[in-house]
Amino acid sequence: MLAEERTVAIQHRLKRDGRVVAADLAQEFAVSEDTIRRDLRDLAKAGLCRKVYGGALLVAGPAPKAGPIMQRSTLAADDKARLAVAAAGLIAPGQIVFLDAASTNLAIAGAIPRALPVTVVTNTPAIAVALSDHAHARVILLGGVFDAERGGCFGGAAIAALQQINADLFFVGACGLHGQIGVTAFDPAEAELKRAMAQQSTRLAVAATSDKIATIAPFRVAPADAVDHLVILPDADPQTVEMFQRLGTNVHLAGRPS
Amino acid sequence: MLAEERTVAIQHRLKRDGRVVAADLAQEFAVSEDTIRRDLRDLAKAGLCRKVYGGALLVAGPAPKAGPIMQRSTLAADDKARLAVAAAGLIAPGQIVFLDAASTNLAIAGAIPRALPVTVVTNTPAIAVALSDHAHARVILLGGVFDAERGGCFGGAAIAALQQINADLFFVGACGLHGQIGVTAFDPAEAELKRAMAQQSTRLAVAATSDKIATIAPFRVAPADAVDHLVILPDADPQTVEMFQRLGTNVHLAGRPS
DNA sequence: CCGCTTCTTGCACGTTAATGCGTACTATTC
DNA sequence: GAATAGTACGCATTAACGTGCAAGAAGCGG
Repeated sequence: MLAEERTVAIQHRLKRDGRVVAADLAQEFAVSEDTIRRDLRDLAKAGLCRKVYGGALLVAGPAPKAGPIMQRSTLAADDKARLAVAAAGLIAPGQIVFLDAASTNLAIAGAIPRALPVTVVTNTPAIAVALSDHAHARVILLGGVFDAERGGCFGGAAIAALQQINADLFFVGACGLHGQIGVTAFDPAEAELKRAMAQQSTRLAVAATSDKIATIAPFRVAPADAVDHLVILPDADPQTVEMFQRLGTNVHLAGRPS
Repeated sequence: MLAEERTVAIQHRLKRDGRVVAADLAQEFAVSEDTIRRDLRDLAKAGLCRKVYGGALLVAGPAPKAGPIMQRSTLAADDKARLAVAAAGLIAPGQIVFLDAASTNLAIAGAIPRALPVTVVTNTPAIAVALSDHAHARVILLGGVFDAERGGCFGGAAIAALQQINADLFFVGACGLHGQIGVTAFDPAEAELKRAMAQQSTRLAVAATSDKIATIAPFRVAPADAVDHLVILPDADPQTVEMFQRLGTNVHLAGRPS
């Protein structure tokens, strides 16, 4: 692994979780803690994080003053943006990602790092527009009759088109998320498309704002144990979170910069 | 293996993985690491990657300069808006309208009266987004691989989908418009889609800003006598306009409001 | 066909970056 | 105020780097 690559990964991690632990990083990247500390020290010197005893935290304040151009700062302004940055951190280079119609998914698209090569398959024109200026993002748009209410295309054509694609990761825009019932949606057509996407994807991720958690919508999309990754905010219902953890879901807490 | 061939392969790999390791490349292409380093150095000098210790990383996109469509559409905002209003006036209630990818067409979509019931078929996600809040506009989106440069989808899937539809009116986004040559486009894929749309539409309309008039782009879309309606600004080249009038085209002059 | 140039490649060299370890220091905890 | 965990510093080692140079291949003119 390249050194620079590692520091990028650490920044990614920082944005995703809001904090990093030196010892964990050392084990994960198979380097000594010294090296990690050096990385963190450099990042802190560049104003990209705040070094603390045992690790580092996401810098809270305004944009780092040093950066002249400072690429679009994905500094998480509000909850949804933080969630989106954390969720985007799950995407590995070169992966194929499904993003269905949801405001959270639009935020995730906006949080994809500009240097990350990725193929995004979506039924949401707004996501395609949001990714127009990502030089390394390829976008495949699922067409059909556009549902202005939900902001996406849900026809049979969209489903038929996506069934030709095998994705690595599907961020399902959840209308409801419950520890026993699983992922649910408000609309039958929406639910059908989500189910099709889930079937064509290796992994399933849910990035849920706290108001969605522990709620149930009428139409089932996927059972709780099908959720591979769950990205949540600190104030998410702990009981639901625990339930998912017991099912083997990887839970990611979108960090709050203090 | 030729040198240039190798550098192309390296770029390919960069784009795919977001990073390359010099040692791996050296082994894969059976050359010394020195040679790989030289390649990477040249690529970096050309701005195609970022050289780091041990390899190279994909460079982040150059600038967040908003989508190309947006950029173009802000140029002559007033003129374009007047043109769009006049063009939108050609749409009768209940009609089915093709709008392909063009900044003028985006403006036309925005100029469609909210009370007008219409079905818009487009390959441009930005148009779908613009029409989201039109309660009486039904939008059918043509999907496929999204071309960020042009802001639309141009694949065979888009053409196949639109060929199932018979429209009343097609606003062709013209890259060039000439009294003898007719409508032309800059891109072959773009031209092919435009031709397919023209074939599926009863009438063909061109709303052209004055800089497009009396110019020719490389790829032919439709002959001049196929244009049923021409919407222009007052300062359009009078010779070209007259030529179209002689061919039976209805010429509409976008009124100057003030 | 022969010399010439140009380009690419690999190798040898000294230089620099990155890492891990030992040691001494400092923060945190109880 | 120890005990513990984390940190800073210096140093040695390794890997990667840049440069200069020479060998070989391809192109060119005579």
